[in-house]
Amino acid sequence: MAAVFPNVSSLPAGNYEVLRFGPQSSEDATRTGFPISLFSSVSNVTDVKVKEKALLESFDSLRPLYPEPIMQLSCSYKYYSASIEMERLNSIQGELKDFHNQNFDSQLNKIIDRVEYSLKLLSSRDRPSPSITRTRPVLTRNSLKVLEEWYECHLDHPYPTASQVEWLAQVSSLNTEQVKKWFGNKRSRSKNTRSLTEIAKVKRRQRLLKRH
DNA sequence: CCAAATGATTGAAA
DNA sequence: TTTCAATCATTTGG
Repeated sequence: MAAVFPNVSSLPAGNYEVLRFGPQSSEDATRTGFPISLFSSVSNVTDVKVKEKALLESFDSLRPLYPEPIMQLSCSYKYYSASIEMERLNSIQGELKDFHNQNFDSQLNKIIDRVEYSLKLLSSRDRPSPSITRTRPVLTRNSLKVLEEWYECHLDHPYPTASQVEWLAQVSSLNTEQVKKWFGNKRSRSKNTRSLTEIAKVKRRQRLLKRH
């Protein structure tokens, strides 16, 4: 399998160090490069794009807490994913195309897992250095306008669906976590919440409607 | 300054 | 899992 991706396996070794933070663990047998498993199998990739998006949002939310490590991690990630996409581009011809695509997705997937692992270590690490003070973003007037408007129009059931959250995030240029938090706080503070069973009922109905 | 507002976090419930 | 309520911590208006 490794032979299929000669260029990826010959990526410079030095930078891999930044993928590791926090205590050493048994997993660090792979210290000088990608985990060996990177080349060993083709796992079922659910949806790399979704995973990548979640990862980028993790970067956003952790950046205020750990500016430098996040910078390094996101730069590394961009570098590796760009390398993989280059490889993908170079191999788009031929009947092995699907096979290759799957493998590139699989590599990307594993890199994302690796970076997520680093983020986990980073978060569980002892307090960030005291010089780093947490900040609370102040949402812009425009962002708030979008959210308020949606809320006002759905006072009877202020629970945006996943796709509505996506849309709201786009339009308000926030990330989906921020949108969800805002609605959680908004409902709670304006005492406009529903019982969990009622919420579940509505969701079931929405799922059924979607199917037709 | 201080108190209110508000985004983020947490832990429990279902 | 998602949501809520309580709580924390930062920002802001007075």
